[in-house]
Parts: sequence; C-alpha cells; structure tokens
Amino acid sequence: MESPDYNYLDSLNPQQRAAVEYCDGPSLVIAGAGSGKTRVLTYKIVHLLRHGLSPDRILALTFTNKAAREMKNRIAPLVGHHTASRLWMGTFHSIFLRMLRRHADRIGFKSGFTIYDAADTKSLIKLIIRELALDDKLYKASSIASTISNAKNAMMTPEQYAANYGDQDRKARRAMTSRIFEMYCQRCKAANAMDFDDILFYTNILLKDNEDVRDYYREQFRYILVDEYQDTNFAQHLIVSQISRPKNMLCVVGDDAQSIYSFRGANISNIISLEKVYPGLQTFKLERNYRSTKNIVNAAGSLISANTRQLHKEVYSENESGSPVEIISTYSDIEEAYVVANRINARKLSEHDSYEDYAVLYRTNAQSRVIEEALRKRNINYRIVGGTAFYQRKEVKDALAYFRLTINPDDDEALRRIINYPARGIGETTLKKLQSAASDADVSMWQILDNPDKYKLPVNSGTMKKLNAFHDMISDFIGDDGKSNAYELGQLIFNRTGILLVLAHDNTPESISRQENLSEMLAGLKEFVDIRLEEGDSNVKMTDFLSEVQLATDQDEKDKDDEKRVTLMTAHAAKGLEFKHVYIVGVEEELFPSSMAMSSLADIEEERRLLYVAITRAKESCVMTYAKSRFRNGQIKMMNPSRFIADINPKYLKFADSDDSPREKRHSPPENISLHSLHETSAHRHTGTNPIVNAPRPGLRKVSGAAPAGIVAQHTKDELAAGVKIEHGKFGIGIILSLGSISGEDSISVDFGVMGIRKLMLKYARFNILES
DNA sequence: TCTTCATAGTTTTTT
DNA sequence: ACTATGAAGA
Repeated sequence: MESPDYNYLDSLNPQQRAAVEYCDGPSLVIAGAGSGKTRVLTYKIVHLLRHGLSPDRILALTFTNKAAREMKNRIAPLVGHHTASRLWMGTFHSIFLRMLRRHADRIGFKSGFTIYDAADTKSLIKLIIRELALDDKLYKASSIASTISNAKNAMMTPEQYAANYGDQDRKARRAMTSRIFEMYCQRCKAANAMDFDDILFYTNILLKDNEDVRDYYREQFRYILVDEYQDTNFAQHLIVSQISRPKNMLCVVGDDAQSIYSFRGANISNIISLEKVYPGLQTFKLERNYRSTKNIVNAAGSLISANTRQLHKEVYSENESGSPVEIISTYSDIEEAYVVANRINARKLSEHDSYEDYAVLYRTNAQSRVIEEALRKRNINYRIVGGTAFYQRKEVKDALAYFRLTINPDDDEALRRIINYPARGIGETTLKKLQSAASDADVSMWQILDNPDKYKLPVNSGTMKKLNAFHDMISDFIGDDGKSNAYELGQLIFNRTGILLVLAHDNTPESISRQENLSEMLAGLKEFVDIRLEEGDSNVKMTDFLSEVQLATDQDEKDKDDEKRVTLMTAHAAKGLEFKHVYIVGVEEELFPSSMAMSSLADIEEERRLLYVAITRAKESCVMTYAKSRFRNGQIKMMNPSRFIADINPKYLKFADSDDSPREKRHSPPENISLHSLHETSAHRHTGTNPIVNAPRPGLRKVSGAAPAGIVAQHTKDELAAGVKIEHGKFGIGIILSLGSISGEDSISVDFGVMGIRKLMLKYARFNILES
C-alpha cells in the first residue's frame, strides 16, 4: 500500500523503531500479542535493503509456511517483487532442505532424497517393531516416533540416546527403544530418506562437519532474522547460532507467552537464556497492543498472569474498551455450534461486516464437524484451515508414491505402498521376502529388484515375472524423468499405472471424489510447471514438485472464488492471525486444557498460553463457549467448564446462558435445526446424576409430521420398518430396505440412491425419520 | 492372493 | 464414528 518513497520509520512507535534501526549486533525483540511484530520484521528487512544489503544476503526464517507467505506479501509491495523474491525467506524446513539437497553428498545422501512424512515414519517404525518381534502393546509406534523425534530435536544420535535414556527405558521395560531408533536411522539412510526432524538434524551435522560449507553460508548471510523464536527447538536454535557466528548479526523475535509448540521440542529457554549464547544481546520490548480492545487485552492478560514461568512484560491497549469477553454455556456441542452460527449471523447483520471478519477456533480438528454442520444449515460460507490436508488423502499419497519412487527408487515406504497398487498379484508373502532380503543386505528393496542376480530372492518364477514387470515400469519412469518435465512425467505415470482407471471402475461417490482429487493433483502439477516455465525455468523436474509438496502441510487455500468466508481452525493454526470477531468453542476441562496435557504444571501452562493466543486473535469481540455435554469417541460425555475461565478476571467477562442469547431463535427457529429436541434431550441429561449417556433414548422425538430436524437423533428398531424414508447427515435421503443386525446390534440397510446401499448400526447412526 | 467382514482401539496441537 | 488389523471365505 505504501509507496516506495514512504518513510517507513515514521510509521513506527519508538520501541518498534529502535528495534528496526539496531543492526549492529544480536538483538531480541520481545513482542507481545498484536504489538506489531511482523511489522518490525518486515520494516527491518526493508531497512537493511535500503542500507545497501543485497537481498540474497538476508536470511529470514519463519515457523510456518503461512507466516512466510504473509511476510513475503508484506515486503513485496515495499521493495518490489523482484527484490523480494531474492530474499532467503521461508520456514526452517524449506530453507534448509534446499541447502541439504545442494550438499547431500556431504552427509551421505543423494540429492533426490525423499522426505518421509509422519505416516511414513510411523509405518516404518511399526515394521521395525514387528521385525524385532517386540510386543506392540509395549512399544507403541506413535510413542516411539515421538521419542525419536524428541531425541533428534535435541541433536541426539541413537548412541547418545542410549547413553542418556537407556537406564530409564530398561526400567520401563522398553530396553529396545534405542535399538529401534538405531534401525530407524539405518533404514532411512538405506532408503535415501529423511524425516522432518532429520532436515534440522542433518543441517546441523552438515554445518558442523564441513567447514567450507559453514563458511560459505556464514559469508553469504550477513543478516539473519527469526520469527516466533519461542517455538524453536534445540536443533533450530543451534543452526541459527552456527550460521550467525562469529558476528551474530541477527534479530530474533518472539513472545514467551505464545509458546505453544513444546510437543515439537520447542524450548522456552532458547529465548529466555538467549543472552548467554549471544553476549551483548540487545533486548527490545514491544508492549503496546494495537490489535485488540482493552477488554480483550486485559482478559487475556489476566489469564496469562496465572502462569508462573514467563518473562516480565506488561501488554496494554490504548484502543477502546470494547465489550467484555463473553462466556456462553450450552447444553451440547450441537447447540454450541448452533449458537455460534446464530451469533455470527446476528452480528454480521448488525455490524454490516463480512464473513471473513469471523473466526471459530477450537482445540482439536475433530471439533470442526459440528460447527461446519451448523454453519451450512445457516448458509454461512466457511473455510477450514488445516485438518486433513489434501496431500494426505489416500489416493493422492498413492500417486505421490509413484512420483517419489521415480525420483528415489530406494524409497522403501513408497515402494511398499504401491508395489501392489493397483493390484498386480504381489502379495504380503512376497513383500516380506523382499523386505528381509533387503534388510539382510542393508540395502533398499529396490536394490534387490534391480540386481536379481546378486541378491537371490526365494520366489517362484511367476512372482519373479510380476516383480520384473513392476521393476521395468518404474525404470521407464526413471528414464522418462531424465527427458521430460514434471508434468509430462506425471501424465505418463497416471497413464501407465492406471491409478485413475482403477477408480473409474466403480461408481461410488468415494471413488468419484478420489478421481477428482487425482485430477486436481495433476492440474496442480501442471500449474506448478507452468508457473515456473513462465518464470523462465525451462526444465521443471519432478523433484522440485516433490520438495514443495512434501513440506506443504497447509494447503495454500486457493480460494478461487472471492467468496467471503468464516474461518475455522485450531488455536494452533490461528497463531499470527487476527480477526475482528473470534469465537472459541469447547472451552472445557479435558478438551481445553486437553486431557493429554493435564498431568504436569508445564503442560497446563502451555494450554493456558494456547488459550491466550486464541483470545488475542480477536480485535473487537471475543466469545468463548463451553458445552455441558459433548459427543466424543462415539459417546456423549458430560463436560465441565475449563479452569481457565476462572483464571480470567471476571470484570472483563460477561456470562451468558444460551437461553438468553439472541431471542430470535425462539421466534423463528431456523429451518432444519430442531432446538426443541436439543433442549428436551439435555434437560434429561441434566437432571439426575447420570454421568454418561450413550444409549439411544427412545421417546424423545415426535416422529411423524415433524419438520426435518438437525441430524441429531438416534433411533430404535421399534420406530423403523422397511420403506421408511430417512435423512442421514452424510448420505442424504434414503429408504430403509430391511432391519437386521450386525454382531448382535440392531442395524438397518438403507438405499441412499447415488450414495449406495448402506448398513447402519442403530447404536451409532444418527439420522432423522422423514416419513413412514 | 484378494476381498469381506468383524473386532479392537482410538483423537492434541504441526513442520 | 472412524481406522487399522485380523480372520474367514472366494
């Protein structure tokens, strides 16, 4: 927006300006929520550029792709697109992945190495546990995965891990943990693969063991900026200190009160004891919040003051007082969603603003479903950020596995995934033989296939033929990668493997949507190639596409239409963003704080910071809701309000019952939502002491003639018969064909037309009876 | 070897 | 309510 001549320094307050202008040594900017942190970072980069620093000598590290994009977008108009594009700006992972590919040989990898995502990691660990014949109850793949991740983030090798934690593991009867860790590393190496943590781990190794490489980057990067420093783990901290030495020309920005990633190894002491690492560190504090009303800032401040461990900082606002933070209690999660949808609609009408001014934040992704349903019923446009990402869908991962295998045939996880997809008669037994031959020789499975004479595989000739056919197909892809660009290769792979054809065979809605996803992926690949072609890159390779895709967890919300939408996302994903109106749902014990994070004070404090982050996203209004009952794990569970509500000074709060919230709902109940049944249901739940209600409760519904209600009801056999018309939330309208049972539980078989014939268990299925 | 069906276990947050 | 796994049938 500002013109290039605009004096950027004038728009900063004294603290911000001091932070921007200080470029003589290491500096730390403690930036409270909404205090203009990104502004400082962007202007600081502008400042450096204006003082003659070349853009490719500035390294700016962020924590998320979103933050990197945001900063690029802010800088480009100030310094011009061309200059901005030459900055080294991105997430830790993307920047150092680039570095690692360039110097892969220095650390014993080939440049085309694969990135294993969390699913690959878990499946490999599972395999190792099985191979070692360990009890998978004792050795849980997910917990081993996080142990390994933590070790790597602390820069520990398997040997160092064994030395430090061996005794502890032995006491816990998990003495083999370090062995699993060790094998995991071997397998990754044999597969020419790195996981997310390896990117940071090996970057450190690369820099530590290769003086010339280290000096090269020390020379190149004259100034380093790091955003969200409170979220860095030890490995990241160490990378920064390796590159910045000896001059330590760096500026890190952070807020200890917003540290919410300790589960990924983030360590607040990185920021709290930064001065020890960088002597002469200058600290700047930004305490004025420009974003939110006084009420919001003070409410959040009083909440966070309940934490014991923090840097001193007094965040204040000079904005209007605004309205108090509202606390609404509802009977159920469904009603909660409905109240939020209602409030959004009502407020939008009175404020004449747009849906994009609204956000609904929750602790877990699973909570989005009910909210979505309520918003849909209200015809409110919304978009979900995060959640199951596009690239995690089964069919997409299958296609990607072919891409991966082409670039890096040693990628065992990819090979395992697709060696028999689409089915080509290579079964589990064969795969096991292949795997064991590979581990015996400490090579990848591809090496076995590629050298059948060297490694004899004990399979019959028919199987060998199938294996060879697979091998030859992949070899062709590999050959094609040398000649064609990424899109051409992608097309070839789609055609040769028949992954689309296989789906085209049946006409279920799932397979249709899978086909669409695959087509979308191919279109995405084409776009990727086209953009680069336009930019003059004549030979866009598949490996470039993979590098980008494998680190892209948040799909670049390509909102093609400029439809204004309410944003739905987790509190974690909301960090760094702001909205005029924020609704935080599910502020309940065991949910927020999460039941997984209630065992230690440190856990609780992190959850509290997370809620602090959520509240401080709001500019004008903030509403928190909690439900007294909630559908979780297939059961309705009674919930209690979060302890955090009591932490907030009540003078900044206003308590409301869903009953006295907008009364329009009683006058004009929205079509499709039966508040009636909600209230009646919850009244039952509420009286008496029944802690958990999970059985279908007959007799609450007026069946015949009732207007279609929200898809909330459970039913018993007595109400149903063949021929009855029902409406299901997911499958739509259908006719009951027959009553039956699945493993002793009542069930019905329903014809949903295009959605197919489905068997539903009455115990779980939630649908409405339309007519009998 | 592949498919179908039944059962058990499961949900925190993300690069 | 969903997925991952295991067993039985084709």
